[in-house]
Amino acid sequence: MSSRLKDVAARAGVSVRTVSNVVSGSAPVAPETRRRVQEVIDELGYRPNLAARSLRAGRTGIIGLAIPELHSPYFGELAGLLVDGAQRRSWTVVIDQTRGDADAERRLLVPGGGRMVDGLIISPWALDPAELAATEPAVPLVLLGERSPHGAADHVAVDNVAAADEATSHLIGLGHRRIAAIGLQPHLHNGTARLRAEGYRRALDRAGLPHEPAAQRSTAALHRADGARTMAELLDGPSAPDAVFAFSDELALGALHVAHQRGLRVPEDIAIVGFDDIEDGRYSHPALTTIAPDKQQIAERSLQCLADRVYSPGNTVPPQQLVVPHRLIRRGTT
Amino acid sequence: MSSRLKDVAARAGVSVRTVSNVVSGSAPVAPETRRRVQEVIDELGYRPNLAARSLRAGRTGIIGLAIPELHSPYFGELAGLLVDGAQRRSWTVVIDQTRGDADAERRLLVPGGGRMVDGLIISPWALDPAELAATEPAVPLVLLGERSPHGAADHVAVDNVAAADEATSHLIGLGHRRIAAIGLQPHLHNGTARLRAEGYRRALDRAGLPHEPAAQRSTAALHRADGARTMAELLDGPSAPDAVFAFSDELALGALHVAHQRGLRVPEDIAIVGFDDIEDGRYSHPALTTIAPDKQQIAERSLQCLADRVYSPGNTVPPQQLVVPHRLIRRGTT
DNA sequence: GCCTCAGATTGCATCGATGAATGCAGCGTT
DNA sequence: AACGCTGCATTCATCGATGCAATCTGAGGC
Repeated sequence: MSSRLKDVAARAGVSVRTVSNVVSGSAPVAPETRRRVQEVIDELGYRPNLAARSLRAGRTGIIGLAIPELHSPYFGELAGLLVDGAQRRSWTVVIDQTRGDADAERRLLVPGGGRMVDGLIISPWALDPAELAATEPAVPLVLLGERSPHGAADHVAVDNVAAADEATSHLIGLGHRRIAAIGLQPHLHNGTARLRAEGYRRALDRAGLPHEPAAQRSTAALHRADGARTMAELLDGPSAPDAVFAFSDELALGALHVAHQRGLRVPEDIAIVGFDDIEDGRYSHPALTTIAPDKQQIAERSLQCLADRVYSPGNTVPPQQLVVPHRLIRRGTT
Repeated sequence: MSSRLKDVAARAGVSVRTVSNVVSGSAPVAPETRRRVQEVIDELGYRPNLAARSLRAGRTGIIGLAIPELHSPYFGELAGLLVDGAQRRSWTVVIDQTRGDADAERRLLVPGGGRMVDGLIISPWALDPAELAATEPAVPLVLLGERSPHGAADHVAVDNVAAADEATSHLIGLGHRRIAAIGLQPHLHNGTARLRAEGYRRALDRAGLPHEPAAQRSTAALHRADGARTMAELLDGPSAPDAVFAFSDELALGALHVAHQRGLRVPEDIAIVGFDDIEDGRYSHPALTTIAPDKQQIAERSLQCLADRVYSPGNTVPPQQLVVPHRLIRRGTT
């Protein structure tokens, strides 16, 4: 079926090692020999066995990407950038979906859950940061969207507190006073949502506005449906907000949908700011004001972290905390 | 660093083979021995080397997924379903993005482009179907969205002609007469777009409506931006349409965006039908009428095809042409 | 007491590729 | 003529796990 170095060698009348040299170019081969071997390679359609190479080399050239879900636009876009960057480095990416499940995230970290990867980029959602920090990962790890001071992993994230502050302050600056926050995740050990809530409150504090518990809404997940449901609750509640800061663009788009259904004008009756800058937001009606993390940089720096750890045997670089820039993009919903 | 069977064996005072038996359960082991070995395994944090296993087994448990782009919602959703299904089968998925580039697609098929995968699910976009059919793939192949009678690969797709016919007929039934089609791809060897155009024309024929060349618009890709640009061209043209059938929901959402910008009422002034049933379309304003392919089935049947071929050594099943059901979902844009 | 048999354990070979060391011409130097 | 050197090719061992067959042990049957 599939031919091996041995088959090529036999047919070309040379040793296995010589064929290997022709294929990988690791030692000089005489032009005439090279030609003859190459001919047989083409003839037999020889293809190196990557499993064997990986075993010998101790590296597979595969990195893992673990995200809550691929179908959410933010993670889809990020995954796309990561796959591209990996391709440029001749790596391959295997993807795992954790579905916001702590067990699924845990499984990827502990020994045995490994997937033949040289390194892992993981966006933890449900896992306790303390547990994360305590885990001795089987391979180099890059954590997205978290910032915990401990642990052996690199961290890549925007400054969530500052970004959320900026978004909220933007609404305050436009004259809004009853500003709701959508997307808290108190049921999960979720660092990202906690930091965004913190930034939201900080902005309120600075403006001397009160923290209304009823205006800080938890959601099961960060999907459009959650945003829609929560927006409906807010509008049906005793004091409807005049602005909403949603922790994700998906939440924001769900909220926007309900605002339209209720006949509210956006941004006149209610303003909305999202977070992520997904492509849908640029084409919604009106287009969505949002916080745009530099996804390209998130991808690139994550890969760079892995490159440093996987390829530097000394590996003396201490764990890094990389902060990626973000910016507020003002569009039609504010 | 990482421990091997040998290390565990030495420490537990048994042979390598016995440890292997404990790990994989392929031969009976005495309870007491099992306990002792397991203890050492836990203590050392032993993790089997999957590259070695793959080499021995001849299979890696990895399948490839090659799609034009991960960040597009349709492919993101599909990839998510495929990753889930693979996880259920204890497979891993590596993802390649072809970016609608024929060379990228070709590279994945020819020997040498392989990625250590047991099989490949590919959604060809730019590649010539004839070339595809002529290629002898290095591993079992499942083609998504194409239907060509030749070649050794399985095909999984909706009936694109019937679906496009249905979408167009829906518009005709609502009284629309000047129906544009957006998303033809004459610059690529793209079977899917060709079939949808065919269905569109068939519906027009049945209703006795003329084929207006100016109403059949090619686009560079199927993104929102392409839909927006094309919609603007249509509206600025000599005879603006009263309805649009877009070959993807993304195109449709871009078109919808422009309709809003121009102050047109949807669906009163112009109706829109999309294709794919991506989640955004359910939350747009108004919500998007669309053709919904059964993505869950596409994923499941594709995986089943691979399972049959990778695991059945006899492999006498002839290439299959699987047609997956679809349905028209009527929402607010018609 | 001897033989059989099942269960438990082991050594050896192997999957396919590559690092390290070695063999071996041919050529220039001294 | 002896020596070292360079360029090319070969042999051997190894990466870590597992299939295969052989071995070992103790229990049970006659």
